[in-house]
Amino acid sequence: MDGTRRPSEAPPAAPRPLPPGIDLLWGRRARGGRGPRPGLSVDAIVTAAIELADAEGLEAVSMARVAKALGFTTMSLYRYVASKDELLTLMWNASAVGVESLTLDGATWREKLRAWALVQRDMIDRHAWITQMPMAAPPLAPNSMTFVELGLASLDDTGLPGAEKLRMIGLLSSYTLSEARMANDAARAAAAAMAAAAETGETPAASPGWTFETLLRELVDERTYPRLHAIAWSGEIGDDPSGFDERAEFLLGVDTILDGVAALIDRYRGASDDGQETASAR
Amino acid sequence: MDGTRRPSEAPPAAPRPLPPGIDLLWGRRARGGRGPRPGLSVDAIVTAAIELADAEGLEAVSMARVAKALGFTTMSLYRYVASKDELLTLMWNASAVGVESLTLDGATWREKLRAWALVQRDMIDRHAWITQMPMAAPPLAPNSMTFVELGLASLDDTGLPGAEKLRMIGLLSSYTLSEARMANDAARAAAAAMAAAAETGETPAASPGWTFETLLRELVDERTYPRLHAIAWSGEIGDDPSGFDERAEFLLGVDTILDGVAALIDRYRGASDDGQETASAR
DNA sequence: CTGCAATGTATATGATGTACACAGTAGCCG
DNA sequence: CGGCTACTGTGTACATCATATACATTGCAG
Repeated sequence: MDGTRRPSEAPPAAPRPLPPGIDLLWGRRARGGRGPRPGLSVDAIVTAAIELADAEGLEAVSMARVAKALGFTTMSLYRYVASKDELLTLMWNASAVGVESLTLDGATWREKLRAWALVQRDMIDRHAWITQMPMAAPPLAPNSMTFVELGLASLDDTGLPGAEKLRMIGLLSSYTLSEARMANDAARAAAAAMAAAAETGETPAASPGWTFETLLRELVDERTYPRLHAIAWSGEIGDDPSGFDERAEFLLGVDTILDGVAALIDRYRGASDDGQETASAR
Repeated sequence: MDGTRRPSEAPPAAPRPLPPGIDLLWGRRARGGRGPRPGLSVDAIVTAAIELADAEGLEAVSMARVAKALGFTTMSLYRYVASKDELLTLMWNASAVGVESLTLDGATWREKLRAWALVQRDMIDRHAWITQMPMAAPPLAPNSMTFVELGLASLDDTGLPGAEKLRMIGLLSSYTLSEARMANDAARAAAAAMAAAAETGETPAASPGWTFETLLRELVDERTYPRLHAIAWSGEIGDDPSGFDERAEFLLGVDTILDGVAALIDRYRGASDDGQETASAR
């Protein structure tokens, strides 16, 4: 995970203590070696919590269940973690383990940035519970930073100012997270519907009956929602049976954003010669 | 569970009942006029819940507190609402009340779409708790649909296929929601820090000490995060004292997306003549 | 008038996050 | 070496939460 634990030597510059939660995240929580040797570790706790979340979803992660999985009592966790929120933050950071050894292949900034977005999407899909996180603060976690740094690197040759690069990274990241969230929500809703149908009996398969498309057709009447109605009945909507074209959808969105980034880069490159690219009135 | 109890006679056009939650949302929950007259209504409940959420945040919304605000017992709410999740969905829908009488001013699709994004952002900011909603399913609420319809309308003259229009709407919407969430999270975190500082004593003002920028400077070391480090110390980061330039940031992101949309439109317009616009490899 | 569906309530249950007090452990200082 | 003390794990307690269930009450439909 990160394991950084400064061994007692106090760094000269420690004027104010870091905000709660941040310190642990960055391995700056002190640990005087006085009492009994700890039988547990933050890493073990976080790992157990993540295993639980992977297997049963974020709502299955309670202090009690994590503790039980480790063979300790509920309260013992609080010797390592200040609150459940802190644990969640740590899980969030840990979910991105491995970023530091990532490289994006691609020759152009565009290919690299696209790859970056894909990597993020993959990471999220690997731990679907990420999309359900409360996220009470801006992601000031080391692995998030590493990932941002990686994204910034893909824009190295573009001549954009740092703040703009950061903005573009954030933009792409926002989209990725949102899209993953929706895909995941839909999947979960479908699963829940299936489970409910199975409980009341009836043929388990083919019984759900409601796809997104059929629901839309049922609800959206032509007069109030003419455009939606047209789309709903046009058959243009891929019915997304297994999430296969969901990924394609996502990539289309990414490409659109990349077009926007390209426009921004062009605008900065041809700063004075007033390029007539896609960008119009600003 | 849902209260709809068809009195044995099957209405001609109701082959399968709608999924739970959706029916109430679209006003399709039956109500046989048999028992005592209801002293409560779904609307009243939702209104009370929203008032609570506006005032104290979404975490203050519990069945007990909503009921107390209305002068009823906790369990009485369940006569009108199947679960808390359902109530949340209704709140989500109600937060967009008034969309049906909205018009977007602007001559071009670009101006209109930009206005659309701004309206959404305003709606979210007016009810900050929206960003904290669990959102267990795709937003199949009437007001959401109305809003989507409005967005689609702004792309009327662009010649995009319906599915592409929808994708663009979704893209912009994703970004708006994510951005609002981050801004709101940051604000809440700052408020929490302030409150914590006030509780432990010390001068309430000027004491938090940690802004995003100073934190970044403290945590991000030059070797591991060279690019971030450079940005953090460049002073390029607006320190966002009151959220004033947050709005400007948001608009910049929107404009970037709109550039991407423009590229897409151009690609569709010059379908055969292979335009050399910003769009590159697809 | 009578029956039954619908309403509001009281009570109960099992989770949940976390405060607090306690007992045992082991490094450090004398 | 002995004791102080910081630190560990535990047990108990509490407030809050969503919700199940049983019940008394109400008032339209027959």
